[in-house]
Amino acid sequence: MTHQTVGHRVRPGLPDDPRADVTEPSPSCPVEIALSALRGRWTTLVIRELLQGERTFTGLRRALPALSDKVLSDRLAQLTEAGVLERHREPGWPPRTHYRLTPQGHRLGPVLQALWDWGAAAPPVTTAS
Amino acid sequence: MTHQTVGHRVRPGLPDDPRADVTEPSPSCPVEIALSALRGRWTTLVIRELLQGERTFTGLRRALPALSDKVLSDRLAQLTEAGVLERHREPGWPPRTHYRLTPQGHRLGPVLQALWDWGAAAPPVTTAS
DNA sequence: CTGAATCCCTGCCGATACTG
DNA sequence: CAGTATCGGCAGGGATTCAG
Repeated sequence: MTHQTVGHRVRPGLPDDPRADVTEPSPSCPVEIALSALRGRWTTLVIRELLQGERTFTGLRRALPALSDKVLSDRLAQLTEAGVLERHREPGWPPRTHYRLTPQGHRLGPVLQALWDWGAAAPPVTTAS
Repeated sequence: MTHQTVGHRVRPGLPDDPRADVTEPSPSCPVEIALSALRGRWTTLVIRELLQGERTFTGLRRALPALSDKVLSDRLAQLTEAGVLERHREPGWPPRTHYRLTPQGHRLGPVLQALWDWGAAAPPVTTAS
Protein backbone atom coordinates (compact mmCIF):
# COMPACT_ATOMS: atom_id res chain seq x y z
CA MET A 1 0.00 0.00 0.00
CA THR A 2 1.14 3.56 -0.57
CA HIS A 3 1.69 6.30 1.93
CA GLN A 4 -1.43 8.00 3.21
CA THR A 5 -2.01 11.67 2.56
CA VAL A 6 1.33 13.04 3.68
CA GLY A 7 1.24 16.29 5.60
CA HIS A 8 -1.25 15.51 8.33
CA ARG A 9 -2.10 12.64 10.57
CA VAL A 10 -5.08 10.43 10.14
CA ARG A 11 -7.33 10.78 13.14
CA PRO A 12 -9.46 7.78 13.98
CA GLY A 13 -13.16 8.38 13.62
CA LEU A 14 -12.77 11.91 12.36
CA PRO A 15 -13.41 13.12 8.84
CA ASP A 16 -10.49 13.97 6.61
CA ASP A 17 -11.58 17.56 6.25
CA PRO A 18 -9.76 20.78 7.13
CA ARG A 19 -12.74 21.85 9.22
CA ALA A 20 -11.94 18.97 11.55
CA ASP A 21 -8.68 20.68 12.49
CA VAL A 22 -9.98 23.93 13.92
CA THR A 23 -8.49 24.94 17.25
CA GLU A 24 -11.43 27.04 18.29
CA PRO A 25 -15.20 27.02 17.80
CA SER A 26 -16.02 27.88 14.21
CA PRO A 27 -19.45 28.51 12.68
CA SER A 28 -18.35 26.72 9.52
CA CYS A 29 -17.66 23.46 11.32
CA PRO A 30 -20.40 21.00 10.35
CA VAL A 31 -20.76 19.82 13.92
CA GLU A 32 -21.28 23.39 15.08
CA ILE A 33 -23.79 23.90 12.30
CA ALA A 34 -25.79 20.89 13.40
CA LEU A 35 -25.62 21.70 17.11
CA SER A 36 -26.54 25.27 16.33
CA ALA A 37 -29.67 24.05 14.57
CA LEU A 38 -30.60 21.94 17.59
CA ARG A 39 -29.58 24.53 20.16
CA GLY A 40 -31.96 25.87 22.71
CA ARG A 41 -34.72 24.63 24.89
CA TRP A 42 -37.76 23.12 23.15
CA THR A 43 -35.98 22.84 19.82
CA THR A 44 -35.89 19.07 19.59
CA LEU A 45 -39.48 18.79 20.74
CA VAL A 46 -40.62 21.12 17.98
CA ILE A 47 -38.70 19.02 15.48
CA ARG A 48 -40.21 15.86 16.90
CA GLU A 49 -43.69 17.25 16.29
CA LEU A 50 -42.86 18.19 12.74
CA LEU A 51 -41.32 14.80 12.07
CA GLN A 52 -44.84 13.50 12.44
CA GLY A 53 -46.13 15.82 9.78
CA GLU A 54 -47.07 19.36 8.96
CA ARG A 55 -48.24 21.56 11.83
CA THR A 56 -49.69 25.01 12.35
CA PHE A 57 -48.55 27.51 14.94
CA THR A 58 -51.48 26.68 17.16
CA GLY A 59 -51.06 22.98 16.51
CA LEU A 60 -47.56 23.19 17.90
CA ARG A 61 -48.79 25.16 20.89
CA ARG A 62 -51.38 22.54 21.61
CA ALA A 63 -48.79 19.79 21.41
CA LEU A 64 -46.41 21.71 23.68
CA PRO A 65 -48.65 23.66 26.06
CA ALA A 66 -45.87 24.94 28.28
CA LEU A 67 -44.07 26.54 25.36
CA SER A 68 -44.64 30.28 25.14
CA ASP A 69 -45.50 32.17 21.96
CA LYS A 70 -42.26 34.04 21.94
CA VAL A 71 -40.03 31.03 22.27
CA LEU A 72 -42.04 29.06 19.73
CA SER A 73 -41.72 31.96 17.35
CA ASP A 74 -38.00 32.13 18.07
CA ARG A 75 -37.57 28.41 17.46
CA LEU A 76 -39.49 28.46 14.21
CA ALA A 77 -37.37 31.36 12.98
CA GLN A 78 -34.17 29.63 14.07
CA LEU A 79 -35.13 26.38 12.40
CA THR A 80 -36.25 28.14 9.25
CA GLU A 81 -32.94 29.97 9.11
CA ALA A 82 -31.14 26.68 9.60
CA GLY A 83 -32.96 25.18 6.64
CA VAL A 84 -34.78 22.65 8.80
CA LEU A 85 -38.31 23.75 8.06
CA GLU A 86 -40.40 25.84 5.73
CA ARG A 87 -43.30 28.16 6.33
CA HIS A 88 -46.35 28.05 4.15
CA ARG A 89 -48.68 30.91 4.72
CA GLU A 90 -52.18 30.50 3.39
CA PRO A 91 -53.95 33.58 2.07
CA GLY A 92 -57.29 34.56 3.51
CA TRP A 93 -58.74 34.88 6.95
CA PRO A 94 -58.12 33.76 9.56
CA PRO A 95 -54.40 33.56 8.80
CA ARG A 96 -53.04 30.04 8.80
CA THR A 97 -49.42 29.15 8.56
CA HIS A 98 -48.25 25.63 8.04
CA TYR A 99 -44.82 24.49 9.02
CA ARG A 100 -43.22 21.44 7.51
CA LEU A 101 -39.75 19.98 7.50
CA THR A 102 -37.51 20.41 4.49
CA PRO A 103 -35.67 17.34 3.14
CA GLN A 104 -32.70 18.53 5.17
CA GLY A 105 -34.99 18.72 8.18
CA HIS A 106 -36.16 15.17 7.71
CA ARG A 107 -32.54 14.09 7.74
CA LEU A 108 -32.46 15.15 11.37
CA GLY A 109 -34.34 11.97 12.15
CA PRO A 110 -31.24 9.77 12.16
CA VAL A 111 -29.32 12.45 14.04
CA LEU A 112 -31.89 12.57 16.81
CA GLN A 113 -31.92 8.80 16.80
CA ALA A 114 -28.15 8.75 17.34
CA LEU A 115 -28.52 11.21 20.20
CA TRP A 116 -31.34 9.14 21.67
CA ASP A 117 -29.35 5.94 21.48
CA TRP A 118 -26.37 7.49 23.18
CA GLY A 119 -28.45 9.06 25.90
CA ALA A 120 -30.37 5.87 26.49
CA ALA A 121 -27.09 4.02 27.03
CA ALA A 122 -25.86 6.59 29.53
CA PRO A 123 -25.94 5.91 33.27
CA PRO A 124 -28.86 7.66 35.04
CA VAL A 125 -26.80 10.33 36.75
CA THR A 126 -23.30 9.40 37.75
CA THR A 127 -21.99 5.88 37.84
CA ALA A 128 -20.81 6.33 41.40
CA SER A 129 -23.36 6.52 44.20
CA MET B 1 -52.42 -8.31 10.27
CA THR B 2 -53.34 -7.56 13.86
CA HIS B 3 -53.84 -4.23 15.46
CA GLN B 4 -50.70 -2.45 16.55
CA THR B 5 -50.10 -1.56 20.15
CA VAL B 6 -53.49 -0.17 21.00
CA GLY B 7 -53.48 2.92 23.16
CA HIS B 8 -50.94 5.06 21.37
CA ARG B 9 -49.94 5.81 17.83
CA VAL B 10 -46.80 4.62 16.23
CA ARG B 11 -44.73 7.64 15.29
CA PRO B 12 -42.44 7.23 12.30
CA GLY B 13 -38.74 7.40 13.15
CA LEU B 14 -39.32 7.82 16.84
CA PRO B 15 -38.60 5.23 19.51
CA ASP B 16 -41.50 3.42 21.09
CA ASP B 17 -40.62 4.72 24.53
CA PRO B 18 -42.68 6.78 26.97
CA ARG B 19 -39.89 9.32 27.13
CA ALA B 20 -40.59 10.13 23.47
CA ASP B 21 -43.99 11.48 24.47
CA VAL B 22 -42.98 14.27 26.81
CA THR B 23 -44.67 17.59 26.19
CA GLU B 24 -41.92 19.64 27.75
CA PRO B 25 -38.14 19.44 28.13
CA SER B 26 -37.24 16.63 30.51
CA PRO B 27 -33.82 15.77 31.91
CA SER B 28 -34.66 12.09 31.64
CA CYS B 29 -35.17 12.24 27.89
CA PRO B 30 -32.23 10.50 26.23
CA VAL B 31 -31.94 13.21 23.61
CA GLU B 32 -31.72 15.83 26.34
CA ILE B 33 -29.13 13.75 28.13
CA ALA B 34 -26.98 13.56 25.03
CA LEU B 35 -27.37 17.22 24.12
CA SER B 36 -26.67 18.15 27.70
CA ALA B 37 -23.38 16.27 27.53
CA LEU B 38 -22.44 18.13 24.35
CA ARG B 39 -23.74 21.48 25.51
CA GLY B 40 -21.57 24.52 25.70
CA ARG B 41 -18.82 26.12 23.75
CA TRP B 42 -15.62 24.12 23.24
CA THR B 43 -17.22 20.89 24.39
CA THR B 44 -17.06 19.04 21.10
CA LEU B 45 -13.51 20.20 20.49
CA VAL B 46 -12.40 18.81 23.83
CA ILE B 47 -14.07 15.53 22.97
CA ARG B 48 -12.42 15.54 19.57
CA GLU B 49 -9.01 15.83 21.21
CA LEU B 50 -9.75 12.99 23.59
CA LEU B 51 -11.04 10.80 20.77
CA GLN B 52 -7.45 10.80 19.56
CA GLY B 53 -6.22 9.50 22.87
CA GLU B 54 -5.46 10.36 26.46
CA ARG B 55 -4.57 13.98 27.20
CA THR B 56 -3.34 16.05 30.12
CA PHE B 57 -4.75 19.40 31.19
CA THR B 58 -1.87 21.21 29.58
CA GLY B 59 -2.03 19.00 26.55
CA LEU B 60 -5.60 20.11 25.99
CA ARG B 61 -4.65 23.72 26.50
CA ARG B 62 -1.92 23.41 23.93
CA ALA B 63 -4.32 21.85 21.46
CA LEU B 64 -6.90 24.56 22.10
CA PRO B 65 -4.90 27.71 22.90
CA ALA B 66 -7.85 30.08 22.97
CA LEU B 67 -9.60 28.02 25.62
CA SER B 68 -9.25 29.47 29.10
CA ASP B 69 -8.34 27.49 32.20
CA LYS B 70 -11.69 28.07 33.77
CA VAL B 71 -13.77 26.94 30.85
CA LEU B 72 -11.54 23.93 30.26
CA SER B 73 -11.96 23.02 33.90
CA ASP B 74 -15.71 23.51 33.58
CA ARG B 75 -15.88 21.32 30.49
CA LEU B 76 -13.83 18.55 32.04
CA ALA B 77 -16.08 18.57 35.09
CA GLN B 78 -19.21 18.59 32.96
CA LEU B 79 -17.98 15.73 30.79
CA THR B 80 -16.86 13.75 33.80
CA GLU B 81 -20.26 14.21 35.37
CA ALA B 82 -21.87 13.09 32.14
CA GLY B 83 -19.82 9.90 32.16
CA VAL B 84 -17.95 10.85 29.02
CA LEU B 85 -14.44 10.90 30.46
CA GLU B 86 -12.38 9.85 33.45
CA ARG B 87 -9.67 11.59 35.39
CA HIS B 88 -6.52 9.77 36.35
CA ARG B 89 -4.38 11.71 38.76
CA GLU B 90 -0.83 10.50 39.10
CA PRO B 91 0.80 10.79 42.53
CA GLY B 92 4.08 12.70 42.90
CA TRP B 93 5.42 15.97 41.69
CA PRO B 94 4.79 17.75 39.45
CA PRO B 95 1.12 16.82 39.49
CA ARG B 96 -0.08 15.16 36.31
CA THR B 97 -3.66 14.39 35.51
CA HIS B 98 -4.63 12.33 32.52
CA TYR B 99 -8.04 12.51 30.94
CA ARG B 100 -9.38 9.73 28.83
CA LEU B 101 -12.74 8.84 27.38
CA THR B 102 -14.87 6.19 28.99
CA PRO B 103 -16.44 3.52 26.77
CA GLN B 104 -19.56 5.65 26.83
CA GLY B 105 -17.43 8.59 25.76
CA HIS B 106 -16.01 6.69 22.84
CA ARG B 107 -19.52 6.01 21.69
CA LEU B 108 -19.84 9.72 21.06
CA GLY B 109 -17.77 9.16 17.94
CA PRO B 110 -20.71 7.99 15.83
CA VAL B 111 -22.89 10.71 17.33
CA LEU B 112 -20.46 13.44 16.33
CA GLN B 113 -20.16 11.78 12.96
CA ALA B 114 -23.94 11.97 12.50
CA LEU B 115 -23.87 15.64 13.47
CA TRP B 116 -20.97 16.26 11.10
CA ASP B 117 -22.72 14.55 8.23
CA TRP B 118 -25.88 16.54 8.73
CA GLY B 119 -24.03 19.83 9.06
CA ALA B 120 -21.92 19.09 6.01
CA ALA B 121 -25.07 18.54 3.97
CA ALA B 122 -26.61 21.81 5.11
CA PRO B 123 -26.60 24.86 2.86
CA PRO B 124 -23.91 27.43 3.79
CA VAL B 125 -26.25 30.01 5.31
CA THR B 126 -29.69 30.21 3.79
CA THR B 127 -30.56 28.63 0.49
CA ALA B 128 -32.00 31.88 -0.78
CA SER B 129 -29.63 34.66 -1.79
C1' DC C 1 -54.57 33.23 14.37
C1' DT C 2 -49.84 34.35 13.96
C1' DG C 3 -46.68 36.48 15.38
C1' DA C 4 -43.28 40.79 17.08
C1' DA C 5 -41.74 44.07 21.08
C1' DT C 6 -40.49 44.70 25.59
C1' DC C 7 -38.82 43.67 30.29
C1' DC C 8 -36.41 41.04 33.57
C1' DC C 9 -33.92 37.37 35.37
C1' DT C 10 -30.69 33.77 35.06
C1' DG C 11 -26.78 31.18 33.44
C1' DC C 12 -22.81 30.95 30.40
C1' DC C 13 -18.22 32.25 29.24
C1' DG C 14 -14.08 35.10 29.17
C1' DA C 15 -10.43 37.56 31.88
C1' DT C 16 -7.90 37.94 35.84
C1' DA C 17 -5.98 36.59 40.01
C1' DC C 18 -4.89 33.18 43.36
C1' DT C 19 -3.89 28.12 45.60
C1' DG C 20 -2.14 23.08 46.26
C1' DC D 1 1.28 21.56 36.62
C1' DA D 2 -3.53 21.59 37.61
C1' DG D 3 -6.78 23.66 38.93
C1' DT D 4 -10.37 27.21 41.94
C1' DA D 5 -12.43 32.12 43.12
C1' DT D 6 -14.37 36.05 41.64
C1' DC D 7 -16.35 39.42 38.63
C1' DG D 8 -18.57 41.49 34.54
C1' DG D 9 -20.76 41.26 29.92
C1' DC D 10 -23.94 39.17 27.11
C1' DA D 11 -27.28 36.02 25.25
C1' DG D 12 -31.20 32.76 26.26
C1' DG D 13 -35.78 32.22 27.65
C1' DG D 14 -40.19 33.18 30.21
C1' DA D 15 -44.28 36.49 31.00
C1' DT D 16 -46.75 40.00 29.30
C1' DT D 17 -48.39 43.15 25.99
C1' DC D 18 -49.35 44.76 21.36
C1' DA D 19 -49.97 44.36 16.10
C1' DG D 20 -51.24 42.44 11.15
